[in-house]
Amino acid sequence: MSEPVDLRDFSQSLPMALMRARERVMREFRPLLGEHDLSEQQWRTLRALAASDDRLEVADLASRTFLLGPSMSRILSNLEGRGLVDRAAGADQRRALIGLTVRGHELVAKVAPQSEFRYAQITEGFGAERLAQLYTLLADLAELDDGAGHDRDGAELDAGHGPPP
Amino acid sequence: MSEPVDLRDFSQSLPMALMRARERVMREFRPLLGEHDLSEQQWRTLRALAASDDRLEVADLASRTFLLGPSMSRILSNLEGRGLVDRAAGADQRRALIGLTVRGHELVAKVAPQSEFRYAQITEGFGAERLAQLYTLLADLAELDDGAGHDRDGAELDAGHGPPP
DNA sequence: TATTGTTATACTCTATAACTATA
DNA sequence: TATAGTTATAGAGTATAACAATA
Repeated sequence: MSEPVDLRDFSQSLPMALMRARERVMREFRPLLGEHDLSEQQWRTLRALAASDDRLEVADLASRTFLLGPSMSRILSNLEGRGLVDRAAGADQRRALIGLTVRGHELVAKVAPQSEFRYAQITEGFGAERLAQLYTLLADLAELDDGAGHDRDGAELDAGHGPPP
Repeated sequence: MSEPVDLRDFSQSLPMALMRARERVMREFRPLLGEHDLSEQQWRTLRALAASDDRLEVADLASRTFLLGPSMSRILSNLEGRGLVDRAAGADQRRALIGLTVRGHELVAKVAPQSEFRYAQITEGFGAERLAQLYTLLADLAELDDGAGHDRDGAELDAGHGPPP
């Protein structure tokens, strides 16, 4: 039916391999997040806030979580509506300073250990050394130099959906 | 502002590391696919068909590309509308047998070498040995045994979006 | 006039369920 | 009655542009 085409097999597709590995990992965490009605992006936002000593501006938060402004806006208004984050005004009235509320801290404190437990299970099943090795390779790959300058500088990373315009 | 929470730093978030690596790789391929108005999913479908000697049923194609039935349905009607794939009827009239058209073959033959070129650039920048090592680790991680049975057996892998119901 | 953030819009994709048609 | 595939629907995300408020 089809002429032989010189293209690596699916198993040797790097994006696919990365996608499958990520899905395997997320399968470990998704039920936990689902229990608390948190999307991955919402959880990333809460984590970034929990990891910071200070309140963070929206743009700063967006770049730390690899989300775009509009997505972050919606996520924050959702989290704010649920009483998990709040806003404080700084000297510059345009800048909103986002922080976790007490409830937000409590939620992170509740989810984090369970998340660590799942993570430990993965580490146990996979091997700590090999996991460390994987981290190194992934970080190096992510920071591979571009030949040219990137088009999608501040773009979000979750998608992998449509092609660029 | 926030009490110290015992949660690994973002740099040690495995899903995030996988996501960033995937995005780096896709940044290499997306412009190429974009030139031909192909989404990643459409390209995966064309690749799967090109890699197969025979026509494939829709369900088979969906499982090979890690897409769900409804997504595959829409992708196929799009690709069919563009004259890249066609359908043949088998003995069982319910089963549609999908194959590449001549145009579909031509498109794959045109895109594939460019795709290989991008891939070669990544290999060069990253190192062939380390890439092979990465493949091994990713495959092992993807096939890590579940403690329990999976919930999301035939689920799509692209998303990483919302939590399950 | 430039910058921060929000809102509006369009599009794509995931996911489940309902439906059609064959078997 | 069961199976293959499509269509319907709901929901969330990405991405860009337009907008408001502040500087």
